[in-house]
Parts: sequence; structure tokens; C-alpha cells
Amino acid sequence: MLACSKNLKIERTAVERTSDTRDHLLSSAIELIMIQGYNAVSVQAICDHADVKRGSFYYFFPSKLDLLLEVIEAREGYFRQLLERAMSMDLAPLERIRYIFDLFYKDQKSLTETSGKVPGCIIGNLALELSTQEEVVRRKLQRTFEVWAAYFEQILQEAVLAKDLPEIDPAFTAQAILAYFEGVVLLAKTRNDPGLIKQFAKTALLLASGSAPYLSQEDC
Amino acid sequence: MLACSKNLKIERTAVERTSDTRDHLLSSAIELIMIQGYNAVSVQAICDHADVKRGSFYYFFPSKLDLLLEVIEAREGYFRQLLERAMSMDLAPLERIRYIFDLFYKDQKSLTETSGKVPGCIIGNLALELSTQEEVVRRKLQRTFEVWAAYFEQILQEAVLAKDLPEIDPAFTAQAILAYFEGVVLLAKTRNDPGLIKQFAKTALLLASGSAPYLSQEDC
DNA sequence: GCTTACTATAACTGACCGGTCAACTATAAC
DNA sequence: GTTATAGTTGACCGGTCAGTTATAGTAAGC
Repeated sequence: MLACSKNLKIERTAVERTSDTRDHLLSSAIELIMIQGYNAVSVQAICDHADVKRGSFYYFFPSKLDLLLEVIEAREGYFRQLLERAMSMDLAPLERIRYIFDLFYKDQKSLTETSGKVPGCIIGNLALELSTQEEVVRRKLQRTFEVWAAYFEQILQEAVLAKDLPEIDPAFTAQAILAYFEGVVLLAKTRNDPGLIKQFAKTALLLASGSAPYLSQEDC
Repeated sequence: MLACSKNLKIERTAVERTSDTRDHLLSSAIELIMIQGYNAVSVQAICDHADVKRGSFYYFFPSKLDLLLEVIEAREGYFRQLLERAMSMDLAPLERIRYIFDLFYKDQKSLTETSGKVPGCIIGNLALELSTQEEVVRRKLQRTFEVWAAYFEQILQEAVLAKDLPEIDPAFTAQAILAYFEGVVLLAKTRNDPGLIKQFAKTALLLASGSAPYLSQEDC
């Protein structure tokens, strides 16, 4: 792979150059859509920000919607890294949840410092903006949330095994924690204050300790 | 006010007729924006839906943004009614919280049946869509959330007084419950399944029973 | 009957939208 | 030196956007 002929090397640099433009467009789109949303960002704006002519955009992406799907995938990958980092840390299971909130807090804080606005969770943002409009997007985001919930579920299962938690329904509780997370980020964005995420992180663990008497009521 | 001259009566009907067009526009806007969002709905679409000519729109509303602010106010009023109803019910404090979730579940369910889509909470929707774009809107929504949190806070205070809860910080916990609520609705919209709201209502009370050991950690 | 004020509308503006396309350049292969 | 390929560009498409304006209908006040 590394040691090859001159031909290959040349070809590689050629591919890199073309990818460069594409990557510029993609990362510009991420930056803009994260802060302003999908409908509010035009293809022109993305191209301007990437210093690429609008004609070139459609050489790399069939449509604005296709670009969005790639943006989502890129952010999925980024968040998966964060989650994997939290999973690989030497922490008690429930500490991981706090750690995840904290990672996201730091992420939002630094983003806020550059743009002056709390962008919030791009997955949640797009979910509320486009779920009723683009079924493809809705389903993709739904799957992303399922993956995230699976991480929380695994943490909760570990916690139950370690007797840190009573016998709870890990899948259900994982979704509750995910909902709480998204809600906290929503409030933080509305207040334009990333500090809320930090402030409300600890309360997430209450959702995990699901032995409260109220849970026994299976009615209504 | 009621018993007045013929003049007033005539004037009143005149005002009513014009208000009719205005109200049509407003309720059309509510219906469309609730489901599709702000940027995705054009003035033309609102006018078509209300069967009003586009020129007339600008007779009643100085701009699309002004209309949005009225839409928000109208929905604020609607939600306030729901909350007031929950407060006036003869229920134990914590039952009220479940009752509020349930009212909202029923609301979303009926909306879903007419449009096929879970619209979600329009306040939350607009918060994520416009917080970074329209500062006026962001602040208005922030205030709305504060009002809602105040309702939860009052419920929690009553619960503490009734010894249904340990000594907690009602203001803080109220916001946590609000965040959880918005998060649950976000997931419900993403899954296009209003049932989630019902399903996850009971877990909200866990956030209220804030005596878990984790709360004592005032660090990180 | 005339004025005044409110209501309503069609026609219009200029900007912008997402998307297409033919032509162009630069590079590499042979 | 010809040819193929990848990348790039600006001009252009039809359509839509939010917002303006000149005008007309209409009912009330006098």
C-alpha cells in the first residue's frame, strides 16, 4: 500500500486534490447546517463558505439533500467517537453517563465560543426540522438515536451487573436518558447557554435509578 | 361594553369580518408551521390554505416574522389552558405531572391522526429551528419555557409540602422535568409515534424524586 | 351625494432558490 | 501529439421567495 510505483503515488495525489474540494464542501456544510439548520442554509452559502463555485457543487453531490445525508453520517461518526471514548475509559458504568454529558458540554462550549450561538445537537435539530418533511432523513435520524440508546443501554446493563443499580429495564431507561439529554440540549440552545448541559448532567442519573414507587403503576 | 348604541354594534361586526380573514390566516399558519416548521412554510402556502390572496396577507401582518410571533402567542395561550386545567384538577401534586404528559399525549395523538405526522411541541420545534437565527424568537421561546417551568415548580413545591417528595430544589427539578418532556416529544416526533409520550410519562417522576445519592456530588 | 376610512387584491419587484449544462482547463496515458 | 479523464466554471433555467404598491370595492359618517 505504501511502497508502490510512481504511478500510484501520482494517482493518489490526484484523488486527494479532488477530495479536497469535496471535503471542503462537506465540512462547510456541517459548520453552517449545525448552526443554522437545513432550510436556512442555501447551496450558494455552503459554496461561498467553502470558496467553491456553485457549479462544482453538483459535480460532487447530486442534490442538497444528498449532501445533508452525508453531513448526518459525518456527525454520526464524530459522536460515535465520543461515545466510544467514554466506553473505553476506566470508569464506573454510571460515571460514563456523566462523562458523556461532560464531553458534549465541552463540545458545545467550544462551538459557542467560535460562533456565539449554542448550536445544540445537530441530530436533534434536524429531527425537529425535517422529520415531517423528509422521510429519508427522519428514518436516518431515528436509527442514529437507536444507536445512541444502545450505548446507554450497555452502560446500564453493566451497572445492573455491578449492582450499582436495581433491576431496571435497560432498554427503556436508556431511551429515557437519551430523551433527557436531548431535552437538556434543547433548553441550552434556547437559552443560548451551554452551561445548562453541565448543570443538568447529574440529574440524568436519577432516571437510571429507576426503583421509585411510581414505576409500579402500569396504568393510565 | 355589551349594551351600546347601534353604531358600536355595526362597528363591531365590521371589525369581526375583517378579523375573520386575519384569524383564518393565523390558524392556517398555526396548522402549517406546527407540522412543517417556519422556513419550510411560505406566505403563499399559508394564504392558499386560508383561501386568502397573498396581497391581503400584508394588510394584516407587517411581515412573516410578525405572523410567527402571533402564532407563538396563540400556542402559548393554548398550552397555558392545558396547564391551568391540570392545576385545577383535584389531583395529588405529582399526579398532575402525569396528567400534563397525558394531556399532551392526547393532543399529539389526535394531531397525528389528522396529518399522519407527529408535529411535536411547536415551541420546541421553533426553538431548535430559529434560536440561532432570530433573537426575538429565541427570547420569546425562552420566556415560554420559563413559564412552563414555573408551573412544574409550583407542583413540586406542593409535593414537598405534602411530604410526597424529599427536600429538593423545585426550580432546578422543574427545569429537568421540562427538559425531559421536550426530549420525549422530540423522540416521539423522530419515531413518528405519539405513543412514546404516554410510555415515557411515568419516568418523569423519577426526576422529581431527587434524593438519589448522585445529587450530592457537586463537582465536575 | 360626497368624503373618509377600512378592506382587499392583482400586478409587480428584485433577489434568491435548487438544479442543469456546455464549455473549458489541467493532467495523465499511450 | 493525440486522446481520455477528472475537475471546474459561469451562464442559464424555471420557479419561488418575501415584500411593495397602485388601485378598487365598500360601508359609515355627514
